[in-house]
Amino acid sequence: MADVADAAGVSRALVSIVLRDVSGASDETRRRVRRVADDLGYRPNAAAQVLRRARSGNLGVLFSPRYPFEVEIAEAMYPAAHEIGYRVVLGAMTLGRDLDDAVEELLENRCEALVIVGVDHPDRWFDDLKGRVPVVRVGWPRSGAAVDVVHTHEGRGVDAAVGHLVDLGHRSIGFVDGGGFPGARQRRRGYLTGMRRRGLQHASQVFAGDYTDQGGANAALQMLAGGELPTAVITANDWSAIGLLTTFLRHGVHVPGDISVVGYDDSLLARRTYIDLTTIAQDTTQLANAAVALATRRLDVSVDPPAEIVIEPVLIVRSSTAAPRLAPTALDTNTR
Amino acid sequence: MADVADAAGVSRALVSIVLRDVSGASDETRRRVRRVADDLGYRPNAAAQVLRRARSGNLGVLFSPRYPFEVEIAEAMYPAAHEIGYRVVLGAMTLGRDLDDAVEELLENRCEALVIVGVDHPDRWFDDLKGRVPVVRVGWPRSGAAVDVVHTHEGRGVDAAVGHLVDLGHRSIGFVDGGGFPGARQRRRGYLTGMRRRGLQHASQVFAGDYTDQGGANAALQMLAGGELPTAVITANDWSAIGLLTTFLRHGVHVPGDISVVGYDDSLLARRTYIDLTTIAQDTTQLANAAVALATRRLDVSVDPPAEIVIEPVLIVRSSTAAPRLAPTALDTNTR
DNA sequence: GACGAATACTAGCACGTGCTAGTTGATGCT
DNA sequence: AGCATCAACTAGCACGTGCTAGTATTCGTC
Repeated sequence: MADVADAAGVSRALVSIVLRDVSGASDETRRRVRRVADDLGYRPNAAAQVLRRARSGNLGVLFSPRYPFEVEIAEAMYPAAHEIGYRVVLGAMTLGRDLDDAVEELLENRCEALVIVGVDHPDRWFDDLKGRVPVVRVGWPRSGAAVDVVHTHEGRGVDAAVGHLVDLGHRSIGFVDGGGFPGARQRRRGYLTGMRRRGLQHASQVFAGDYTDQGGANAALQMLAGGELPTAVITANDWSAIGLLTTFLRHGVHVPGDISVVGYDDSLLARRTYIDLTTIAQDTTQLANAAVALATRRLDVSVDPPAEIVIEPVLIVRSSTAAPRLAPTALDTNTR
Repeated sequence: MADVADAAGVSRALVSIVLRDVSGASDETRRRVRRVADDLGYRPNAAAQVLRRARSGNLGVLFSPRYPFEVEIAEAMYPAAHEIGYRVVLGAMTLGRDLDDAVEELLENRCEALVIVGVDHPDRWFDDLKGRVPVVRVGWPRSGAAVDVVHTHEGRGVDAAVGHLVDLGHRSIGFVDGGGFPGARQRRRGYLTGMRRRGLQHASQVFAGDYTDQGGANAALQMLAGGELPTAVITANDWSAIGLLTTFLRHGVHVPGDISVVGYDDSLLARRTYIDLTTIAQDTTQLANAAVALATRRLDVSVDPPAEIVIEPVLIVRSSTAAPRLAPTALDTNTR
C-alpha cells in the first residue's frame, strides 16, 4: 500500500480511503490511485485487515467432504454469506483431521461464527464451544445443547412420502434407517407415525442403514434374503436410495416396476435422468440463508434462548415411484 | 497474549517464547505460562502471526466440490501439507463463484503457493498467475503453460485396461470419452493406442462423454440404440462408469454378464461392494504429496524449467469385468 | 475582505505477534 | 576479587492496514 501511495504521489491513508470506497477523495485522485494499484498488482493483505478491523468477516463452515449432502450445504453457504458481506472459510473434517483440529484452525483464523453441518457430538461439547463463538448447527434437530439450529421438518417430509405411496396403492412400505446420523431419528419417527396415521402400523418394517449407499445396498440384500419384498421403500437419504436401487437392479428387481423407491435430500444425484429418484427435497439455499441469519444475529444481540428454524420439506415426485403391481410377481433373485 | 503475560507475571515476549517452543525459558516458567494460557483459553491470532512472520504457511487448494475426485484430492492435501508444516486453505469453485474469485481470495490470504486441481483455462492465464505465486496443477498433463504439473500417466492406465479386457477374451471394446476435462485426451489416446497395439483398431469405438455419470448414462443409451453392443466398455472416469452401469442394469443388460465395464480413478464409489468396479487407480496420496513437494520447492529455489511428476496408475480388477459370453445373447432392451 | 464550512488530503497510533538487542543475575574460572 | 560465560528474562520495533484527529485549500456568504 505504501508502494501504491508513493507511485501515485499521495499518502498511504488516501490509498486506503480510495480502496475502501469511502468518502474523502476526489474523483480524479480516485481514478489515478486505482490505476496505479492495478498496475502494481496490489492486493490487500487480509491478515493486516483482520488485525486492524474489529471484525474479520469470516464465517467458518465445518463439514465432511465425504458426505455429498454436506458438500452441497457448504456450497450453498457461499452465496448466502456473500450477500451480507461475509466470506466463507471452509473447515473440512477428513481422515486424521477431526472436528477439534478443524475448529481450532477456524478459531485461530478469527471466524466470527461457526456453522456446523451434520456433526454428532455430545451436548456438552456444543455448550462449551458456544461460550467462545456463536455456533449454528445445520441439519440436526434441536438437542439438549443450547445452540441455534436450522433443519428441515424431517418427519413431515417422510410422512408426505408415505402418503404419496399409499395414494399410489402401496400398503407394504419399508424404511431404510439412517442410524445415528443427523435427523435420522426424526425421519424414522415420521415414517412410523405416517404409517400409523394410515392404519398401516402392522406393515411397518425398518431396515438398518447409515446414510451411505453401502448401507442402502445392504438393506436391499437383506430384503431380498427375507423372502417377500415390500412393494415400496422409503430411505433415510438419497445415498441409501442409490445403493438400494442399484442393488435391486443388479438382482433383476425393477424400479419402479417391482418396487418403488423414495429418497431424501433431493441431492444432485437424485436429479440425474438415469436415476430420476422420487425424493424429499431439502432446500439447501434456504438452509444456508437461515444459518447465516442466525449466526449474524448472534453477533449483534447475544440473545439467550437458542433459536430453531425449521424449513418445510417438499416431496419431489419422479419416476422411481409408481403404482404397485396387482399380482405378486415371481422374483428372479438369482440373476446375479 | 498480554493478558496471559500479566496473569503469569512475566513479559509478553516470554509468553511468545514458551508458546512457540523455542529456547529461552526455564521449565518451570514454561509450565506455568502454559497453564495460564489454557486457563484463559488463549488462542494465537493467525492474522497477527501471518502479518509478523515472513511466511503464512498457507497452501491454497483450488477445487470444484461437485467433482468427487477433486474432493478426494483436496482431502488428500491435508496430511500431505501438514507433514511439512503447511496448512491447507480450501478455495471452492462453485456456482456464482468462479476461478478468479477463488484465486483472489486465496492470494489475499497470502497463500504461499496454489495447488489447482482439475481446472481448464488458457495457458496465458496460468503464466500470468505463475508470475505472482508458485502454481502447481494436479490431474492435468503438461500444456503450453510453464507451470509445474502432477498427474498420473493417463494413457498407460487405459492401455493396461485394454490389455486386461483382451486377455479376458474381449475384442469389441468401446470407450466413453471425457470431453475436454482433465486428462481426457490422454486417456482416449491411451485407448486408441492400446487397441491399435493389439491389432484391434477396426474395433475401436469412442462414445461422447464428459466425466459425469449423466454422460455415462447417455453413452449407454447411445450404445443400446446402436444395435449390437460392444462386449466391454472402458470409461474415462468412475462417474461415467457408474452412470453407464446403472443405465445398463435398468435396461436388463447385466454387468459383467452381458458387458464388462472399466472405470478410471478408483474413487470411493468404485470400491463399494454393490458397484465393485474394475478401475484404474490414481493414488491421491502420491498426487498430493508430489504437489506439495513441487509447490514448496518453488518457494525455496525459483527454478526455471517447469517440473512434471508422473504417477504410475494401477489397474484394480474387481467384479465388473469378466470373460465375454461366447454366443451373442438376445438383448431385452425393452425391459424399461 | 473576513469568516465559517466543506472538501481534499496527511500524520500517526493501534491491532497481536515475532524477533533483535538488550539487561540482569548466577556460575565458573583464573 | 575480577572477568567471561551463560541462562532467564524484557523492552521495543516492525509487519500492513483502518481510522481518528488533524492541516491545508477552496468555496460561498455577508
